[in-house]
Amino acid sequence: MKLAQKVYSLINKIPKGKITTYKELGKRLKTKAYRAIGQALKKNPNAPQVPCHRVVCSDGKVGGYQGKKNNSKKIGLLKKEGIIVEKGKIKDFEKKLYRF
DNA sequence: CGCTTGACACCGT
DNA sequence: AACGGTGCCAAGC
Repeated sequence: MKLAQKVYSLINKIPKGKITTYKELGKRLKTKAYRAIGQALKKNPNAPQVPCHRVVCSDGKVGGYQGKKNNSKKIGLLKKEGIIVEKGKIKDFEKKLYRF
């Protein structure tokens, strides 16, 4: 089981309307490979299966998943789930954060 | 086996 | 507060 696989599983456990950070994921996995987690999501062999958009930076930013682009359509989807994203930053980030 | 990359985190300026 | 540089770890070549 690669670290990435574990990451996918964790993300899969995130309830709807909640988000998490790379750091929290790492802690839960007993690893500090925050970057490796990003690698896994970036490759994301199972895109629709894993809600990678629910994983954000520790400072409440969406990261580079697509927040820098204008086509933030998925961000709109997040809004629908109750997660507000303004210019790549999560609104009420601490409240929506899921700490496993 | 070692070097490079990356959707991060942390600290300093 | 914002920007930049540095450190960490796993995966791929």
